Amino acid sequence: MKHPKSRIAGAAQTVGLRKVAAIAGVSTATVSRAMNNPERVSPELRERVASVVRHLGWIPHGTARALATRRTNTIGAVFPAFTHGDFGGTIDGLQSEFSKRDYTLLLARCDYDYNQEFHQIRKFVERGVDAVLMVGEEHHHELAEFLARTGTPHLNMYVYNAQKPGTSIGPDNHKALVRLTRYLIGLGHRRFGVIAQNTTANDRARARVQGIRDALAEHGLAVRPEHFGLGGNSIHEGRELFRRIVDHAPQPTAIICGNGYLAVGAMLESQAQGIRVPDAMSIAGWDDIEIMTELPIPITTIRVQAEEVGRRVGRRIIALVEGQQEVTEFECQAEILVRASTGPAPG
Amino acid sequence: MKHPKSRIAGAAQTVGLRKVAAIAGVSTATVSRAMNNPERVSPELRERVASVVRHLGWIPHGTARALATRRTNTIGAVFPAFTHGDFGGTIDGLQSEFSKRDYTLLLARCDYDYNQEFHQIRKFVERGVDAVLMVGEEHHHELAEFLARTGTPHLNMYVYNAQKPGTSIGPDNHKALVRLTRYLIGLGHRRFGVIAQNTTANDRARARVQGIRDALAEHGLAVRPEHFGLGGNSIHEGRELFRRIVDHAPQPTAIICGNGYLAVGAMLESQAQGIRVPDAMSIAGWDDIEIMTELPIPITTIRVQAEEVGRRVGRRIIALVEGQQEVTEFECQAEILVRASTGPAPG
DNA sequence: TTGTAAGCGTTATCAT
DNA sequence: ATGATAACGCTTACAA
Repeated sequence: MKHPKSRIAGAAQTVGLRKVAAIAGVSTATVSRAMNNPERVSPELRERVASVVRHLGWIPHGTARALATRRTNTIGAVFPAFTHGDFGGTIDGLQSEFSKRDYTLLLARCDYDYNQEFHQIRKFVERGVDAVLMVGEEHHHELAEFLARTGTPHLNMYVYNAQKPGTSIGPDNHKALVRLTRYLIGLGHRRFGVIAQNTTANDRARARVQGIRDALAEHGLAVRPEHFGLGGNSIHEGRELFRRIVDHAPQPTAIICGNGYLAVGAMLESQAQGIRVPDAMSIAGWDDIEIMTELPIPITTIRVQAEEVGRRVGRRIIALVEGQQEVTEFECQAEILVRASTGPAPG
Repeated sequence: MKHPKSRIAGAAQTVGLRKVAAIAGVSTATVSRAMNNPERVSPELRERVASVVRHLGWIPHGTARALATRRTNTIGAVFPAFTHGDFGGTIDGLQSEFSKRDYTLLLARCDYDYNQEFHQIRKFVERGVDAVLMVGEEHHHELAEFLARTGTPHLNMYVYNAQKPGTSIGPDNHKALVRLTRYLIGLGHRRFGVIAQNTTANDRARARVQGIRDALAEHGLAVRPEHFGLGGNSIHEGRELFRRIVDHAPQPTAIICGNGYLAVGAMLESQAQGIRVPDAMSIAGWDDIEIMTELPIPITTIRVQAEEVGRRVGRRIIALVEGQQEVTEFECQAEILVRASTGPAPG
C-alpha cells in the first residue's frame, strides 16, 4: 500500500510469518504447520522454527489468522449489568472454561434494554465473534431472524425452558418461586407481600413473580396490589418498598423479594421499624449474596450456582461452535436456603 | 480453497463487498468509500449502494477490515476482578466512552496475579487490540518491554503517580490514606488497627497501607503487629480480623479497613461484640458501597468516582491510539466521606 | 514431510 | 468522482 513496488513476492519486510520462514529456511506453510499442527512437521524443522520464532519474538497476527480460518475464537456475551445478581460469578465460569480452550470472552452490557442488547450483538457479529451469549430468552423482535440469517450460534443464560431444550441453560425461575412460595404457605402464611425486581426486559423476574402468583392461586390466594412493589437492585429501594407495603393493613406476614439487595433492604427496614423477623414477618429473597448471611438475622434465599451456569454455558457454546456432540444438563438447580428470616406465620 | 478454480476475478460468491458492488453496478472501492467516507461519493451512487446494502443485509466483515486497516477498534482491559471495589463502575465508564467512538471493550480478569495479567495481555495483543488497560502500575517484569516492543499503547488505571505523568489515571492512594489517618489522629486517636487488603499484586493496597504508616509516623505512632491484619474482599474476613485485633489489649480506638466489605465486616462484628461505634471504636473504610450507608451506623469511607475514572481512561486511551493531543487530568479525587462510624477517641 | 500459491474480504493507492 | 488491483498476514488444498 505504501510501498507497493518494494514488496517483492516472498520478500519479508516486517516480522511476520514470511520473515520467520525466510530465516528458518523453510516455507511459510511449514512455519504455520509448526505452530498449529506441530505433529505434522518433522522434529528437526519444528525445533528450528520454534527457535527462530523465539528469537524474533514473533507474535502471530490473530486478525490475519481469523480471516484465513474464518474463526476468531472469540465469543461475545451481553449482560444486563455486570454487578447485579451473580453475573460476576457466571463471567468467571465462562472465562475459566474459555481459557482452557483458547477462546476469548467479549463482554458487553445492555442495561436491561433490548435495543441495546440487539445493538451490541450486531457489533459482535460485525467484529466476527464465533457465537453470542445472552441473558434471558426474550429479546429484540428482530434478533432471532438476525442470528439465523448470519448463522451465529447462540445460547440464552439464566433461564430454563423445557419447551425449547438446548436453547438455554439456567434455573427454572418459575418453578423455583413456586417452591419457595409453597414452603411459606406450608408455614401458615396467607397474606403475602412481594418486592419484585423490575420486570421490564427481564423475563427471569417476570417468571419468578408468576411463580409466586401461581403457587398462591393453588390455595385461592393472591397478592393485594398495595402489597406488591417493583424495584431495582438496591438496598434503598428494598427499604422504601418494604415501608410502603407494611403501611397497608392488614400487613402481610411474609414478603418475598426479587433479589438480594431488595431483601437486605427489607430486612434492615424491618429492624428499623421494630418489626420482629421472623416472628411477626418472614422475609425471603433471591440470590445468595454474602451480606445475607452476615446480618444479625440471616436471610432465607434461593441460590443458583452462578459459576456453574457459566461453566456449562461455556462448554456448550464451544461445542456448538466446533460442531461437536456434547451432553449438557440444561437445567441448573435453584436451591432454597432456609435461614432464620422465615418462620411460621404469626397467630 | 474449496473451489479455487471457480473464483474468477471480481466474481461474487458470498454476500460481501464484491456482491454489493456487482449488484449496484459499481466497483468495490466505491462501496467501501460509500460506507466509510460517504462524502467522497456522489449522492446518487451513495444512495444506490446504501439501498443494495440494505436489501442484501450485508454485514461488513470486521476481520477483513481490520487486516486491511491494521486497526481493530478494540481495546483490551485486564481487571484483577470484576466485582471487587468499584471496577464495575469503571467498566461502565469505559464502555460509555468507547461506544461513542465505536470502540469495543475486551475484558479479562487476572485474579490479582501478574502472570495471568501478562498472559491475558499477550492474548489481547495477538488478537490485535489497539491498546491495553491495566489496573495498578506494578506488573509482570517483562510486560513493559513487551508493550514497548509491540508498540502497544497502554494506560494504568486506579493509580496516580506524579513522577510519571501520563502513564496512569486514578486517585493518589497514598495521599488519600495519609489524609484519612490525619483526620483520625486529629480526633485524638493514638492506637490504630488496620484491616488491610491483601497487598500481593496490589500496589494500590500497598500504597494505602503505607499512607497510614507514614501519617502515623508523623506523630511518632505505628500500628502494632497484632493490630494489623490482611484480608481479601469479604465481610466474613472483616469480622474475623476485627475479632482478632480487638482481642489484643490495649485495643486500638480506630480501625481502618482496606475495602468496603472488610469495613462492613468490622462494623457488624463490633455490633455483635457490643463494642460501641464510634464511642469506643471508630471504623473507616475504602470504597463507597451502598451497604455502608444503610447499616444502622453508616461507615466513614473514601470515595473515588469510579465511573469518572473509566471515562477519563477511555478518552485518554482513544487519544493515544488515534495519535491526538488530549488534555486529561490524571489525578482523580479521593473524597473522604465522614459518617457516624468515626468520632473522637474515647477517654 | 515439505513447498507453492490461491484465497480469506476488506482498504487504499494510483490512474483515469 | 470512480475504477482496477495490490496488499494486509495468515491458512490450506494440492502438488511434489
